[in-house]
Amino acid sequence: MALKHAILVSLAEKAASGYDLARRFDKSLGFFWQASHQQIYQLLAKMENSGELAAELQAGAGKPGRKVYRLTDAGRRALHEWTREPTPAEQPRSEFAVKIRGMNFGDPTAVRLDIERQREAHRARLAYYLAEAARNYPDPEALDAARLPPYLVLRGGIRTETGYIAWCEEMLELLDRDPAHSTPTPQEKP
Amino acid sequence: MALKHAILVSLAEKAASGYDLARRFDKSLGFFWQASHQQIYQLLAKMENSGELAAELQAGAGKPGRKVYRLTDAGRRALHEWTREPTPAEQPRSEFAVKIRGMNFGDPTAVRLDIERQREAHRARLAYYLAEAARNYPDPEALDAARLPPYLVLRGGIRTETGYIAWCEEMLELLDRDPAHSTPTPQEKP
DNA sequence: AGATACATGTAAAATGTTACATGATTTT
DNA sequence: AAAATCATGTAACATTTTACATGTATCT
Repeated sequence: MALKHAILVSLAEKAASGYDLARRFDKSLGFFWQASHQQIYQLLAKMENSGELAAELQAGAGKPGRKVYRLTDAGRRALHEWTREPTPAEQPRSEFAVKIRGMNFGDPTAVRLDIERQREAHRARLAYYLAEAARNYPDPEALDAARLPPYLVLRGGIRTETGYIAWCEEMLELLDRDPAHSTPTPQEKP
Repeated sequence: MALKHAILVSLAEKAASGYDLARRFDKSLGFFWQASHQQIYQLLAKMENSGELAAELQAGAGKPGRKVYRLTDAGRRALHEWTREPTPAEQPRSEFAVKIRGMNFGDPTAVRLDIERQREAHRARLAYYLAEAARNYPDPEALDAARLPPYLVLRGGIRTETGYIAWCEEMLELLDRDPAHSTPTPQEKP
């Protein structure tokens, strides 16, 4: 149940409502873990029940009521214990790689286009990460201890995207070199 | 249901029993998609039922019976159609990154050790990939069309692991530079 | 004789996704 | 007045993981 730990980390940074958390999972937190609001609301209720979280109802004048969650001592303890455990190796799960592997059993031209599409998507994400880095961490050498961890994670994202783009480019080049894959428009008349 | 497509690709390469497939998901296929034998047997039964696969019982003399599956025309069609669809962006899911992000709310020294452990695990995997590449693709320039796709996927694995290791090394270096994170053994006596 | 590899499955529990549901507030 | 955003949830379904279950063959 790794989502639980992502929520613990996020609430340790700052107390939040389910809605707030769902927003965070769309942005920074979502760079390395995703969750829908349905998942979040259910797990928050469960974690409140088990005593790791405490909720405070904010019935703002007229406004729809917010339930703001924060860590309890038990929650902080659970988070601390989790950081002491070795992280299990995450298994790769790349539908894209499966498709590359199977390209010759389908439509190689379409897969080639998919590689280009994928490259563009990752270029866009890389651009976003780089902008975040420039905006939030203009001087990485001078980061204090509290702001170092999120910077390290962002660096991981930048490396991942850079590597992915380079992989796509290598694949396109090798496919172009191969005569069987580099003829998207067959010659009808010589 | 991407596991279905991984099975279609694997059976397109060569007919196999559920047990064989489970072995393949431990090796080459497993580099980018994982599945347990329980998942595989259930899905194979479902896919046979839907007409994408056909099974042949091999009751080898005395030996335990094997059920060898192969693609039907419908299965080949499904595989072909899938390669024509754009691959949806895969959402990142890194428990390790969540832990890095939360390291200051727990035991930073333990997380530092976890980074080193992670680096070693990825070094081992990289070494394995490089050995596979040297063994199976000694001359990448001279690959025929049929053997190019698996090579491209292996290249992706090599890139991923190389990037991961470099990320771990960067993190260790930055943590060492930060006085708040580089004191694993506190001085009791000055 | 015991361990490991071969071979196939069922069942329950946990997780995750998709669809449905509701209502207030703010912006256009 | 309609659309978008804020805000919280339930229900059904699909997928994944974990545990249980069984039996043969081969190797040491």
